Amino acid sequence: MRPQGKTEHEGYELALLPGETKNCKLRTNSSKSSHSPKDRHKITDDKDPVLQGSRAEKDWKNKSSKCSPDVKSNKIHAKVKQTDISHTSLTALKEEDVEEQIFDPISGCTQACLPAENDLEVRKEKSSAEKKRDKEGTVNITKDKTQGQKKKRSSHSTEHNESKKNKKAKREEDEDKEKRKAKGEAKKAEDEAGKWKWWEEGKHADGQKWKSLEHKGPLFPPEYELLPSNVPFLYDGKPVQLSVAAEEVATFYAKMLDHEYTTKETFQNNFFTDWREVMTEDERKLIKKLSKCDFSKIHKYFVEKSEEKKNMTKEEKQVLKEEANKLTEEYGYCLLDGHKEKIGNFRLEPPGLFRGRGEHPKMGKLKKRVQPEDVIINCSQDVKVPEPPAGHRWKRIQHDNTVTWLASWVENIHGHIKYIMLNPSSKLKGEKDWQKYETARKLKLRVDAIRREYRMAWTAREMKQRQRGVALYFIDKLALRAGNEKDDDTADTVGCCSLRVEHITLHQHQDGQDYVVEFDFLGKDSIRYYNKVPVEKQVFKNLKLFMENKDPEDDLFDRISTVYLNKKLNEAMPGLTAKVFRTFNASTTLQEQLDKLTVDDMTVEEKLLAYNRANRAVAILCNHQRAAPKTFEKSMLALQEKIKKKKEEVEKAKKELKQAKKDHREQPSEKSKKLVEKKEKALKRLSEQLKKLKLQETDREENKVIALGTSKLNYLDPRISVAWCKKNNVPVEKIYNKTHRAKFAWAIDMADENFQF
DNA sequence: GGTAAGACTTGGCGCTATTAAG
DNA sequence: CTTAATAGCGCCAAGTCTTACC
Repeated sequence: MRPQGKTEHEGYELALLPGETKNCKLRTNSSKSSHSPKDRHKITDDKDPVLQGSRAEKDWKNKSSKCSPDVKSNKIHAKVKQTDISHTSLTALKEEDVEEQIFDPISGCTQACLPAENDLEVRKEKSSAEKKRDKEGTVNITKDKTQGQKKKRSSHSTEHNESKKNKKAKREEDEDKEKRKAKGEAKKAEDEAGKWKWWEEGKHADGQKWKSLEHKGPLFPPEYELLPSNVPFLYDGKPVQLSVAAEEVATFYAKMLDHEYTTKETFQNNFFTDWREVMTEDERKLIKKLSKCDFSKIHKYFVEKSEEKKNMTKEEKQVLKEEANKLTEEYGYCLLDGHKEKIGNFRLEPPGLFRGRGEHPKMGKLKKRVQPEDVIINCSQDVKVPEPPAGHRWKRIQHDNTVTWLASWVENIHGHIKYIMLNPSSKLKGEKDWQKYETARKLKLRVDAIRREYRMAWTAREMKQRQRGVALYFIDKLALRAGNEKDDDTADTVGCCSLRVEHITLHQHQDGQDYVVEFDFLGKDSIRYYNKVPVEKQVFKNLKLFMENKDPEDDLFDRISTVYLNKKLNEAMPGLTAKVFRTFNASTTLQEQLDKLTVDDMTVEEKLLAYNRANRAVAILCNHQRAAPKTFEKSMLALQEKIKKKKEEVEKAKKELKQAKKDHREQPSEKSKKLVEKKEKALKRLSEQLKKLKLQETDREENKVIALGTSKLNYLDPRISVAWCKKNNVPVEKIYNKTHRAKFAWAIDMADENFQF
């Protein structure tokens, strides 16, 4: 969890001070009540300075048509040609540039990314074969003909390759090494054979996500195990035997005693209220105050239990592992259109206490155990329906192939639906991911025109248009999230459209820059966004206007919503929504930075640092922060110590070299010459080691509060990375681990070194 | 048009397995 | 070999966006 923590974390540079609540206060009723700023401003439309053509308005009309140079933002945007500004509206744009690339309704992507003509034929054949198979009857998990044949074929060719390689290897390598290598490669080939290149096939007809779907249903968490009788719960100092239900909930709290949030009032109140609800009448009568409850014995019991588990022998651990593997094998996969696919989260969420992030009003509430009677199963009609646990039945069984989930249930905290879905390595997820990047690439072709358009909107007559223009500018330039309206019973966080007046401060001049906007708000997951950005004069003026006559807790963009924004974006380019800008800007930044930072003669390590830096630029843009690792200071100190030592060694080597040179000059001989060479080599080696360590230090320091994972996994077109690897002879394993490689298998397979985002 | 429900993506954290260091 | 650091991975919360409904 992020301790309320996160904002108070000492290693967290952007942290708010405990008393500093200006921008993260809980939403008050007034700001969400019927006197919402939106209504208020609708009434005052007649006073709208924009509509009245105020003095300010005239000022702006006279502004020079040249935009101020885009002052150092953390990314470089393509320069927008101001001279091109015409009265193009978003709708006009749509008609104007008739798709540069043709959108393929079947694959959901543009022609440019589709397989070549003859591949299309293959795709058709395959899909008709599939149809045939589906007609033939039920797909059986254990006997899938097609897959069986596929496996056979590839393993045969693998054998062939292997024997060839072995012959060569035998000559060159000693036996032990050779054996190990062969084993490794055989395994690799085996993995390869199991992979299905779905990206070489066609897609289903519109809206259909699958034709057949078979699975075993979700895996339920283990039943509650009673506490041993010698582990008491104490109320007012006296042991009390709780009912099973009450005891279970008590253990949830007891397990968390170490966490700081159990000291929070909201958490305690929510817990206590929900706990009392599961108590028996008698228990409720007795247990009236949380402060009188003593869970320490229970807590101790669980600590000891986990200690015990840690101290198990290797064999015992092995047995446990195998049992877990068996469950994964049984429940972790499904059969989708005849292909075995990994499920993402086949385990139902166990009961416990809800811990939202940030200042969540519902923290501490009881998250109830999910019963089979709560679960809806989704599978195909012609297939064996998963068995509910003995003595139970499912809530419902449905056969809806327009959705991708296998099971769903309603979670009791917010009443939201939760799903069991496939792993990112699956076709269903992969295809969607691919499509996402294709949409972003399409935006690349349109972005100049779209930028021209939203700049035009800055001087529009209508307030709504101006707000749209500025909001879009933030989304594009700063990679802000769209910012949907949120329920009141969640933490108070915002995105672009939900920004409030209190979240920004305007500075006409600051630190030698003009028109600086200071952002300070809590975004998704209550991560603080703090940034000072110079903006264009027109944007600054508009912001001033938007803030006029508003209270701090009023919406900055009171005339627009994410729905409106996305509607407009969709008109400008099919498939375009606010979040596409994040993908587009992230991927564009990566490609630019990689080009800029990578030099041919770099070592692999240097190239990797360059890659990390490019990745980091993106993470900073997207504000992907993390708490500094707990051991950061310590490990940094250790590294610095190492560097110091290495420096000393380098100094010593330098001196020795000097001495050797001097000796050589004074008494030249073959031996002294050799010595000089030797010392030179030693110095070079040490210097390189020092450089490497310093690189490591920089990398780590720069990464202290930046999380690279999210952008790597969700925002960077993997084909950029794959192309970079191929071009620079960096093994793809260096940047993508096994999970990444499984998710991005499509990209690794299809991108060559020439891929351009 | 506005809202709620539904479906799917994005996100940081912390546990666990693996690797490196001692 | 043990211990410490790091990477990998699962978890599940919290977003975005679409669809359904009034």
